[in-house]
Amino acid sequence: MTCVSEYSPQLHALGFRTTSQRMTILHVLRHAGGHLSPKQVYDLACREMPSLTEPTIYRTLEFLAENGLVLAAHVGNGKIVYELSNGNHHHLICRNCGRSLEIEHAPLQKLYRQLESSTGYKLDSSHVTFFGLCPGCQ
Amino acid sequence: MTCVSEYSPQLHALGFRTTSQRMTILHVLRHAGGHLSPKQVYDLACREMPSLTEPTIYRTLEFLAENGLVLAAHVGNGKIVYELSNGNHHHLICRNCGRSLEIEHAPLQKLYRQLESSTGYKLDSSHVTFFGLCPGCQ
DNA sequence: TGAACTATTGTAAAAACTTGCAATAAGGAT
DNA sequence: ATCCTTATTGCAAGTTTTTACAATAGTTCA
Repeated sequence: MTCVSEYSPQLHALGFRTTSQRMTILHVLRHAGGHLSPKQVYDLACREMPSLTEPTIYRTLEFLAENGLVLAAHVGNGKIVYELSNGNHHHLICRNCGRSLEIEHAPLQKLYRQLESSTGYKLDSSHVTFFGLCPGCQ
Repeated sequence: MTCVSEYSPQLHALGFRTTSQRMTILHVLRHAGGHLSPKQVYDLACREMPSLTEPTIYRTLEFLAENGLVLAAHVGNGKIVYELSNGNHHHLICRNCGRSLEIEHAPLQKLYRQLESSTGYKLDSSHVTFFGLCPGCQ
């Protein structure tokens, strides 16, 4: 399945346009697998499409995150990283060594229902980051 | 209780020095009550101490957060805000209007224990941010 | 297919944040 | 009180991120 054939219909269904910039950025994220910082996305995407500019990278990543095509995760000091949103998972990050672990959404489900009923908010099950110390750093 | 008499011993106990820059920044955060962005801290702190510089603000906020005197919270798009760390609470933020709600730590306690035993990590109970839609924006 | 509409991108400049290094000043010892 | 050590700050320059607006290029419709 190519990036275009997969993502173009999703964008179209939401009323947005398919552009080569968006396809390139999605392709880079898919190819990379894990998290990438905006800078990393920029560097990799420029290889495939040298005309890409920084504002486009930032705007597109934010746009894709808002529309659920990618996941924006907070990792450490106010830094934000992006990855393809394949399934719901969360992160647990060691604040000493920075090593991160993925957490399934399932164990959070009960808490989510509880918070939703007590606050009236409808929670995004998209992403939460927990910080702590990994076994090696304790 | 003044800022100096409260925070100076805390810093000293951790082996750090009491400086007027740190006291000014803590004073600003205490006086403000809620979250402040680094820029807001800078603007307010400069009124009390015009010689303060931006690098000092950023470094000091990060330093204070690392040492538990202030809390660094992620609010929205990769932005980080700081507040005095009075008690453990978490945030629930509406991704549409940005309105935030504080959540007690208690309801998360069970989840924390569960995650700690399944991952081996020792979790900071300091801060987690949930995103969702508030009742008004749904 | 071509024209029209407007979402999206590029440009240029500003604002926010970071880094390395030299100067300063807090805290301990004399 | 003064000196010494070194943590902390300021400075200057760099990098990252944002903004406003004009130019471009998807998409729809005739």
